[in-house]
Amino acid sequence: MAKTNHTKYAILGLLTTGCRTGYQMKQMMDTSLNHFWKISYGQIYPTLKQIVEEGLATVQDIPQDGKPDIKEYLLTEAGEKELRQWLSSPLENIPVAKNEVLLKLFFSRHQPKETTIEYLVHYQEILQARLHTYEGIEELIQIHSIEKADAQYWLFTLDYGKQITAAEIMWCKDTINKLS
Amino acid sequence: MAKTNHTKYAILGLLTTGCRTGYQMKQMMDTSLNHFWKISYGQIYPTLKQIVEEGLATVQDIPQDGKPDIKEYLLTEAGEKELRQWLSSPLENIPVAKNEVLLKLFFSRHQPKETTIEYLVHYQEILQARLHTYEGIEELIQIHSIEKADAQYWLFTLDYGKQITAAEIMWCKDTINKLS
DNA sequence: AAATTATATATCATAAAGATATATATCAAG
DNA sequence: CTTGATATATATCTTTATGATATATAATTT
Repeated sequence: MAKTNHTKYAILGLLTTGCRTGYQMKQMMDTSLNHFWKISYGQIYPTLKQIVEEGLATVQDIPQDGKPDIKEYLLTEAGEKELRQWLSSPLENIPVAKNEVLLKLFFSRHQPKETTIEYLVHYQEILQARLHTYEGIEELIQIHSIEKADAQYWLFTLDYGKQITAAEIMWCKDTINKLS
Repeated sequence: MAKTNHTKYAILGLLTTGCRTGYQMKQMMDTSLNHFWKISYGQIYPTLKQIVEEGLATVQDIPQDGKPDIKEYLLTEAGEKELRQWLSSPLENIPVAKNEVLLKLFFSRHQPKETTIEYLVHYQEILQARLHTYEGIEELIQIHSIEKADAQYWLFTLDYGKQITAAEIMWCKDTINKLS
């Protein structure tokens, strides 16, 4: 995985949403962006350091009683500019989304049909649960950020999640039928 | 990315489809599985070595005139068993599919609506092209492997690609409309 | 009172992506 | 007919990402 480095831009973006610590960014990612992105601490902390070095954000150490200092990050002018530049940069590659279910299905002639049907049913359940989660996030956004200019765009991404997941569920049903 | 190692199973699977060299596997992946998986030489060759060490495949060196030897791999009984075991193992995680378009959209209040619309239009074009590619692959499968037991499953995965891509295109249209 | 969860930063090992190196044969274009 | 591009084939390198774990304490739950 050479070259990409979307992490940097993800973090610059998160800095515009009120997140000020690495921990908050991870939380935000896992609650509100988890339908299309993820990030690990192993990326967050080194990238934050790098971002400060590049002058795209500033840090302030806030000592805590006993606990490790909170490092509060704030986006600079340069950081905002960098974010905007990335936003308007053209989409290059669009890599395929790897899908373990399809990888297994591709080789499924090597197992009984029943087993294949079973795991498609299981997959469908997972997707259904995911759909519910998305509805939960939707409420969260609508409650917490009615005033935010972000809300419209956040809801667009959720819409994507909902529509695509619904399509996946339909495909599951189709395929189970064809196998039965 | 600790833990997963789907690469090993992808390769075991490819060995059941007539692929005998690393090069052929890469080709197969890039033509017939590229709508849901990808693999690099940096994964293929070390994994092939490992698979042989584990007794899941055998190698035979076929000397070429001047060119590097062809290493022909064949699945063993143990390899087939390992593949079947993986096929029937439960789906655990199902990681999110990371989507750069959505990441940008999430932060798009920081740019003019026109720019956002532009890249959604561009994305839609990419998806449309992808849909055509899938139809091409479909033909390829139908021509080359009418007799193969694999064909049915391969077409299921393509169906997935087609249905999900169609849903994505619809979402693009929707979202462009909402922004206009 | 004990156990778990939340807050907070940081690093490590493993896996994957993408690029590049090496070498030659074949095919197409000028 | 020769130059350039593409196809065949293996292999390795660096960068990036993932998931796990380490550390330390407060707050909350059992």
